Amino acid sequence: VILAVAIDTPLRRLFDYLPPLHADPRSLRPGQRLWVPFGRRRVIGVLMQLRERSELSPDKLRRALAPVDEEPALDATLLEILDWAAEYYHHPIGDVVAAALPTALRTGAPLEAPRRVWRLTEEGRAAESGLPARAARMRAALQYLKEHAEAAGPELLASGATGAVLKNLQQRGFIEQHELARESIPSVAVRPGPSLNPAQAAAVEAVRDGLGTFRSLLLYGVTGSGKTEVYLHAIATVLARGAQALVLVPEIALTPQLIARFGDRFDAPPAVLHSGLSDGERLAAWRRARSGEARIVIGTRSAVFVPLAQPGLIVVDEEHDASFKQQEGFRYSARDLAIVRAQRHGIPIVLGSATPSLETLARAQRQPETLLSLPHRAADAQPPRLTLVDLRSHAGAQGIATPVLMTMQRHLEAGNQVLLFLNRRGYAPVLFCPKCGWSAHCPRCDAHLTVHGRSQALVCHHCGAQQQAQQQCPSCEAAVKPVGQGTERIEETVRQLFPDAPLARIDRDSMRRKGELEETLARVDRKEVSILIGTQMLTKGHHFPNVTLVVVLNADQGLFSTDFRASERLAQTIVQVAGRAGRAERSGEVLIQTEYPEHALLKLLLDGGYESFASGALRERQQTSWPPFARIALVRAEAPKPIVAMRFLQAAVDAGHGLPRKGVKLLGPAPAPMERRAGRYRAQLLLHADTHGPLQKFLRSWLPRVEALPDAKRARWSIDVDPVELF
DNA sequence: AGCACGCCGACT
DNA sequence: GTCGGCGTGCTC
Repeated sequence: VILAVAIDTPLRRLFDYLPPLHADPRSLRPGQRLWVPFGRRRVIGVLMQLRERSELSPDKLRRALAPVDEEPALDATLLEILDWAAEYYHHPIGDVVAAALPTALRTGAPLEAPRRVWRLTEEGRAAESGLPARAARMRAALQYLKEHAEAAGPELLASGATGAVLKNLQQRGFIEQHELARESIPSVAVRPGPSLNPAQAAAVEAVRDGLGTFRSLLLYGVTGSGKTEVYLHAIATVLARGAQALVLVPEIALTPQLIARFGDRFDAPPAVLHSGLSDGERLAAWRRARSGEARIVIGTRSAVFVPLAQPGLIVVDEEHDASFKQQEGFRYSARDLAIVRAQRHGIPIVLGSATPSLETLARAQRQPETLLSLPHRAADAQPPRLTLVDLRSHAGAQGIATPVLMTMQRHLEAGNQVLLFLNRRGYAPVLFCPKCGWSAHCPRCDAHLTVHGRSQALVCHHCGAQQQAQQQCPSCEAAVKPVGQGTERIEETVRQLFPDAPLARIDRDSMRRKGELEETLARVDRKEVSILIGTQMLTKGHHFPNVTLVVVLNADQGLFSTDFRASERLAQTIVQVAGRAGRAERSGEVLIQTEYPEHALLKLLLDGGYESFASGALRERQQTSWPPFARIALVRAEAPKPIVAMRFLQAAVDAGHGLPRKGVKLLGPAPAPMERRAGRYRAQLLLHADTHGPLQKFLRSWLPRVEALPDAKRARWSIDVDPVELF
């Protein structure tokens, strides 16, 4: 029997091995971790298939060393999904499987949580003085236990202790061993929540009806309509049936508030998975999900791969959010894979959003029975009024039109809060010489440098390069000046115009420190702030009940972009930021500054809301044959020399001649919209087809040829199926 | 991706 | 005379 093993390497195939000498081959099962020799290394692979024979000549086969565990780490359904994902995204299977395993498990940590752990005793806690002067290892072991509370033997050994050290410490009475009780699956007590309105109740009912079978439901609820309450009620039913719920949320939305909300309702802590965890924390959460001990698993993108003992329901909150798409390496969409996963498990999935992606909306329109609408805000709150402010016909101060300033004044005098949204951090996007026209460019990118800190520093937002800002033009020595507005400059202007209004700025620069965001949001909630200025960061996860005025300072980035998704993103941002305003008794007002008040999509959004915008945008996509009315894939390439990436992609186009390509068009190659980035020259090739079948078929026969091109090794390249950013 | 082998410059 | 630069080749 031959073992086909997935190995963490960029090679697009499985590797065949002979079974380990000291294991019964019949006991081996797909999903199991295996130690295998690979080149001169020994690595952990995952057994994917047991085969009768190998296509490789027997003298090339090596023998697997040993299984790591007795049990498969990944269950059969998960393996199928990983297989499917590797095929669909045309990504090396080893890398895909690696995405489903916590780092610790890829380097040999035990699959199951340890049953016996070491802990400090009372004496151990105060042991420093009672140790020999040179007992560094003992000191380190005690320190480790102080920091981690408890640790299994192998963990302590890995951190530098030895068996003798542990024995010695035990004899001195400083540490002791504890048997952990077998994890029992707790039954979860559910505290009652607020009563549901009819739309919420109907949505919950629809989810409940579908439990136990696959159904993809769109929960389309305006901001403030109580989507989370629907999730909580549906999850309560899932838990009562003894199943688990997996909740996927965007990166920034995974806030302590959300976790607290689940904690308040359910008497069992959810397992939480996000990028900020240490390897140990991640492993612990993963194990709790796999064992079934965690009844609710909340996580960002990569949590879509976490094993579940008894899957019952998947929720994808804010399903339109771009952070569900991985933008490098294995470029999967967690939202799309979540749907595939629900299908394979035979369970329902709820996609929730106030501004659904056009893909999801189109699918729901084809199957109206899967659309669950929450059309009203809770407690009869009025939806905010949206008004355009024409920047061409109003004077203003530094990017804020006079009527906007007056409206701000009015809201502040009434004791309410005002939110200014600008999707551009820094002081000004350009440093410009008014005399000769020079402007500051990044030496390694085709981009302007952004002025930061009044005008102290120039920062490239694309490669991170920083330099001191010039005071004088390097070519004509005239005084240079910052042009345009970023959040820092808006802050400065607003401080001058409203000196008495306490103000907070929320963007990546001002919220560097851990916990700073939470502190600031709490200050806003306590009404210690009356003007809030911020970027994207403000539009996710948090609500501001005392904000009655939202100003979108610049709606125009995105109206005329080359990216066909730009207007969709703009509409989503506007609706999401507008949704922060006005709750319950206060109705909100939203002002949108633009130089293009006649723009068709803006008008649709203003007149008929997101729904009208979406039907207009969908019509446009249909006419121009873009997704969801077509399928696309993007091959990106970059290299230090400008010709290499283009030459590689041209060779790739040539390699496609003569292949079956029913309806598949290759558009390009073309230089990327920003050709040079971080000193590398980038180019791209767009593949377009009406449906995904022919596109997938073409990619399958074409990519092996592309891989074999000589230039494939000289350029760094990748394939992105269903790309969301077109550059 | 690792990790090795393999030929040409500045140094113990 | 060696250490080490990264080109290119391979991994069941």
